[in-house]
Amino acid sequence: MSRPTIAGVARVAGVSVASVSRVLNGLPATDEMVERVQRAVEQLGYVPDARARSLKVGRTFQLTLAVADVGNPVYVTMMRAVEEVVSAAGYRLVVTTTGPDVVDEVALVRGMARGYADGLVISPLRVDDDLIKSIRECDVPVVVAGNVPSSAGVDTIRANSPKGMLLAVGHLVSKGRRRIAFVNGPVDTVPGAARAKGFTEAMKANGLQPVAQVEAIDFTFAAGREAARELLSGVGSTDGRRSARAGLPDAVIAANDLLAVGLMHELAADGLEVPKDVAVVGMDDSELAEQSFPPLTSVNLGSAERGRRAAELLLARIEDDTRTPRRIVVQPTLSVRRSTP
Amino acid sequence: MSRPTIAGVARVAGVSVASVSRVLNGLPATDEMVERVQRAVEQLGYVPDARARSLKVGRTFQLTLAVADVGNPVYVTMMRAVEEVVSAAGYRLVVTTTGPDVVDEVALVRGMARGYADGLVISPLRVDDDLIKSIRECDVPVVVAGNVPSSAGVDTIRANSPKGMLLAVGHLVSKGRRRIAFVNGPVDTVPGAARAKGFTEAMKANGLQPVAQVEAIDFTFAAGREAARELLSGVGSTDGRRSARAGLPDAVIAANDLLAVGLMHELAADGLEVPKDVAVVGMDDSELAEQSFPPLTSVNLGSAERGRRAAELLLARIEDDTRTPRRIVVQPTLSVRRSTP
DNA sequence: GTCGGATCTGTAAACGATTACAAGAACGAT
DNA sequence: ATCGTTCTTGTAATCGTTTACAGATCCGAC
Repeated sequence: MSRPTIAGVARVAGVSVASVSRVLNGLPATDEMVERVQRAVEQLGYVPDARARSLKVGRTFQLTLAVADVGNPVYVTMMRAVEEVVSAAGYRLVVTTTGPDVVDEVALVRGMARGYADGLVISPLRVDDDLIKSIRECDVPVVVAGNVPSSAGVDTIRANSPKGMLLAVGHLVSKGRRRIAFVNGPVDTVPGAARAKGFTEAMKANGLQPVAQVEAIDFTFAAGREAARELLSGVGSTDGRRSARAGLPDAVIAANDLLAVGLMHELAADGLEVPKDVAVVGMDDSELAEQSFPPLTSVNLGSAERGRRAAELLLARIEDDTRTPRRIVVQPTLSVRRSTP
Repeated sequence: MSRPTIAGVARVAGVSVASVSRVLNGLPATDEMVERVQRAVEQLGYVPDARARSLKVGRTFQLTLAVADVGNPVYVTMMRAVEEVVSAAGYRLVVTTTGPDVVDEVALVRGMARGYADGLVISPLRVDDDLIKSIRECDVPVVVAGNVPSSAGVDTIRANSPKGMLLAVGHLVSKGRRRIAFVNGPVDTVPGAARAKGFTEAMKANGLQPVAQVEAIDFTFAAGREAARELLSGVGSTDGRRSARAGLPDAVIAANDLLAVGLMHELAADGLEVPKDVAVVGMDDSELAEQSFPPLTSVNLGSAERGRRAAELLLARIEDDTRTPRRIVVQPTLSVRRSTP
C-alpha cells in the first residue's frame, strides 16, 4: 500500500501520465480530461511527490532562513517578516539554527549546494573570508542579513548601528544622563563590532567619555547578567579602578534586548532602580522589550523591515541571478519605554 | 557552468558512475579507486544533489517540527531539545510555523505526503477529527507533542497539566494564599482545556473556590494583559459582580508564561506588588520565566524532556513503523522564583 | 474531398542519484 | 592448465515527475 504515483492515477483515469501532469499543473486540457483526472486523484488520494518534482524542475520551492540562536527574540520578529513575504510568493520557509561558530555557517552555506532549498537568508554572527567565499560560490542565491564588506559582492540588508547608537545616546543625553556605560556582546561578532564602533562614535559626537564598557561572552540573558555584575563591580570600567557607588553610571546601553534585561536584573539585585538610578536602553526592540519590566526603551534596528526586504531581495535574485548585488541599509528608530526617564 | 553531477565526476575520474557513488557512500573500493574519485570530486567541487538522492532512496534525512507560534518561548526550549536529538541521529531539523487554526495544521500534515521530510513532530494547539485522521493517514511517521485521545492510535508525548496545577495550587496554599484566580488561554485549545480542567480539580482538591477565572483570546503576552485587565476590573469573576479591591485575588495562576508576564504588567499598572499583594505562577518554565521581573515561579511541564522524547519516539518509529503507538506522559516540577512569597 | 492549421493526447527522454546484476580480473587450489 | 571463488567494476534499470516532440483528431475553408 505504498503511495500512489502519477502512473497509478493515469492508469485509473485511463489516460497518459503526461495528461495527468498537465491537468495537475493547470495546463490546457479538455473538461472531460480534467474531470477524469480529478476523479482518479480523488479516488487514490494522490499527492504529487515533491522530491521527484523538484529533481525535474530544479526547484524545491523552499527557502531557508538561518539564524544563530532561536532563543534570541529579535529573530522571532525577523522570522515572522520573512515568512510573510516568502509564503505570499508560494514558497515554504524552513528555519534552521547555526551555532555561534563561523564554521557552522560555512557548512550550512556549502550544504545549500545539495539543493535543499532555492535560496537562503542568513544572519551571520561571525563573518570571515571563508564564509564570504562560500556565499559567493553558493549555487543558490544567498542574501545576508547583516554587515559584510561591500567587496564581497553579495546582496545585503543591514542595520545602521552607528545611527542607532546616536539615537540611544542622544535620548539619554536629552534626559540629562551623562555617565553612560555600555554592555556589548562579543566584539569579534559582526553586530558586536558594529555596536562598539557606533557607541564610541556616538559618545564622541556628544562630547562624552564612556563611564565603563564591558563585553559579554555572547548575546544571551545569562551573559548579560554576568557582564552586568562585572560592570557593577567596576572590573570592566575603562579606568580599571573599582567604582564606588558614586562612580556608577546613570545610564547603560546594551547591545541587544537580552543583554539589557540581564542587566536590569542585576541592577535590581543591587537595589538600583530603573530608570531613577540608572536608565537602560536596549537594542532590537524585540518582543522582549515590551515584555520586560520596566518595559525597555530600545533602539529599533528594523528587524521586521530587514526580514521583509531580505526576503524580497532573495525572491528578486531567484528571478534574475544577473542583477548586481544590492546593499540596503535600514534606518533605526527609537522606541521609548519606561526604562528611561 | 551548472553544477557538476556524478556523471561529470565519473568522466573526469575515468571510472563509472556506479564506482563514484560507491566511493561516496563508503562502500568497499580499492585505494586507487578512492583516490581517483576523491581527486575528481575535489577538482570539480562536486556536491551530491539531495533531491536526486532522496528521490532514489526515498528518504530526505530531514525532520519537521511544527509549532503554532515561534514567539512563544516554550517552543524555544522544545526546539532546542528536538534539534539536539535529531541532529545526533544525522537528520536536519526544519522548523515550520502553523497558524493557530486547525486547518493549517491539517494542511501541514497532509502536505507531508509530498515527501518534504521523513517525519514530523507536531504540537497542535487545536485538535479535531480531521487532524487526527490526517495524522493517521499520513505517509510519514508523526509524533504529537500534546494531548490527543488515546483512541487516535498515534505516538504521543504530553504534559501532565492536572498534576502541574496541583503543584501550583499546592505551592500557593502552602504560602497561605487562598484567594486564587486563573488566567487561561482559549479553552477550545488542547492546552487550554487541559489547564481549565486541571485548575478546577486542583482547587477542589484543596477545598477552594476560584476567586475569578478569565480566558485570554490566545496564549500571547498581549492577550495576557487584556485578560488581566478583565480580571482586575472584575468582569470575568465567577460571580459576575465587580470586585472591590478587597475582593481581589491574592494569587493568580496563568496558563503559560507569556500570559503570566502580561498579567504582571497589568498588576504593576494597578499599583499591585508581586508577590506581596498578588502572587503569580506561570506555566512552562520557559526562558521568559527567568527573564521576567520579578522572576516568575513557573510549573515546568517538561518541554525539554517532551521535545527530547518526541524526537526519540519519532526516530524509533522511522526505524520500525509497526511498533504499537506509545503514549508518554512527562511529569511536571515546580520552579519556584520570586513571583511567589 | 482535400488540405492546413489548431488543438489535444501519448510516447519517451530527461533530471541526478542508487543499486541489482553481470561481466571481468585476480588468485589460489587442484 | 583449469576451475571455482572472491573481489572489483561497469551497464543499465529505477525512483516519480515534467516536457519536448510527434502523432492523432477535429474543424472550417477552399
